[in-house]
Amino acid sequence: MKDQRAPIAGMTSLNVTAFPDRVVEMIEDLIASGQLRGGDRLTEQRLSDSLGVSRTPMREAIKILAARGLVRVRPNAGAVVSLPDEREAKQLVEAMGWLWEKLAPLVVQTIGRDEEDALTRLHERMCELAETGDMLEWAKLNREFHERIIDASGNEVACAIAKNLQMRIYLCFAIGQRTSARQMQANDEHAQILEAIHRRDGEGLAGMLMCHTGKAFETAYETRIISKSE
Amino acid sequence: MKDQRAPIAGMTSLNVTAFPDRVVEMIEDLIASGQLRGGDRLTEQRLSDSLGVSRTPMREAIKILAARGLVRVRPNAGAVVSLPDEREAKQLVEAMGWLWEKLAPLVVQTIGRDEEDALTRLHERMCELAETGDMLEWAKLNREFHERIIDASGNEVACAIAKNLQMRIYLCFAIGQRTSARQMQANDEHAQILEAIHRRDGEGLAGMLMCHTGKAFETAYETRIISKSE
DNA sequence: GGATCGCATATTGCATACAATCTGCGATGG
DNA sequence: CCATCGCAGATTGTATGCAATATGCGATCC
Repeated sequence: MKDQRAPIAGMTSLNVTAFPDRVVEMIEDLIASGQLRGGDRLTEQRLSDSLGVSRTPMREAIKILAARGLVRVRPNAGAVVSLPDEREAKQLVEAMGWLWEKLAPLVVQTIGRDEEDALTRLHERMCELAETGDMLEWAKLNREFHERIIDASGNEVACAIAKNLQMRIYLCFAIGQRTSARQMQANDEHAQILEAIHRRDGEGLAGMLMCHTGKAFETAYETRIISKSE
Repeated sequence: MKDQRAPIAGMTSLNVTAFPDRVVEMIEDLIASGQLRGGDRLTEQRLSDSLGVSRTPMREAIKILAARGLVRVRPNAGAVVSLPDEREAKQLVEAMGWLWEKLAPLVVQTIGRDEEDALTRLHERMCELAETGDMLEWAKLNREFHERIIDASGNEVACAIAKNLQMRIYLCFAIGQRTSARQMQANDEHAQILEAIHRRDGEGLAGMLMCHTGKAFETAYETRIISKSE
């Protein structure tokens, strides 16, 4: 038994994920939780120092993030977290709406009892967190909540697109979510979303989700987080 | 006048595009024209040698292509051009259909006379090429034809998604397009597409475009190009 | 004879080195 | 005083080197 290679077929990618992928995930988490905001500079040296790796895998991670529209690379001038302007924000929301219109009916049609329970548990946990004020953990679960709903649709290609749009939409208002008031309002909206799923009301679900996004934007605008700068 | 920096604002990115981006474009062209097929291996050394650059920018290009779903990177085992299986192909077509349904009405609504003329000229040129048998040039213009229609919708975010889906759909049947017979059939379908645009018939356009994709698949299946292998 | 093992080769993943480019700030000249 | 120039530091873009891992093929064992 001295063969060090994993003999089980499915384990091949238990390679503990390469550095670039881990960096991508980390930065996405930072974006989703609002710790990294649109416009923030991503310096290769700084990132690689803080993660203890060299610039090479870091650059690859940045290219991946750029391909996903989450960072913007200016030739010879470094990368910054994308800051969608008003035009792009509208396009993101419009496209997301088109997708929800198609995905929501699939979600209510194919979601299983287990998934629904998992969502409910997530929701309950988020309600607690809104009370205790753990903004970061709430944001993390918020992302998971929405991604789980997306995943329930079953079309993985469309899921990947939807999750990407969702991330880019976060960039437009993530910081606006970081108040207890907004989190509690969002929790209420989540309750309605869960209800629509429970009623197997696809159209209603799509509507609720878009309304949810709209409310997040309103909050962001009210708190004067969003500017039109580019 | 010895200042070597370009003094004109708009020229800053006339940086003649960095290597990774150029490699990405090149490989996308090869895929769209069927010169690179799903499953083909992309060896870093081979690519960098043939382009006269080092492996570093090549690796970044491959990461970008992987992020776009056009290549698949296996840990420590290199990259291959994606070969969507039947399930993924169906999801790609389904998602593309959803998008066309929304984009087509925008296209017929906002397309200008110039764009329409450009499409007609492209179509005429493609008809000539189908006769002379220049498969590669035809494939290149074919991609441009479809991307121009997509672009006419005006929602750049959705356009980027649609173009990506289109590319990945090419992977499913590109090789099937490389016969004179299929090209002439495709040209006929393009004529109907142009007609729908001319009539400002959004629904009809969406239908024609999806039918067009379906026909391409049928041809690919008939010529036994597509297998269910992964 | 067929399957497995083991090594030589090829390839990937990451680190480092160097060149090219940008940025900020002080010096210079009108 | 303001604009421009020029240099020093910082940052990006590419090349190269080395360790880790996969791959292919012949030898070995049952």
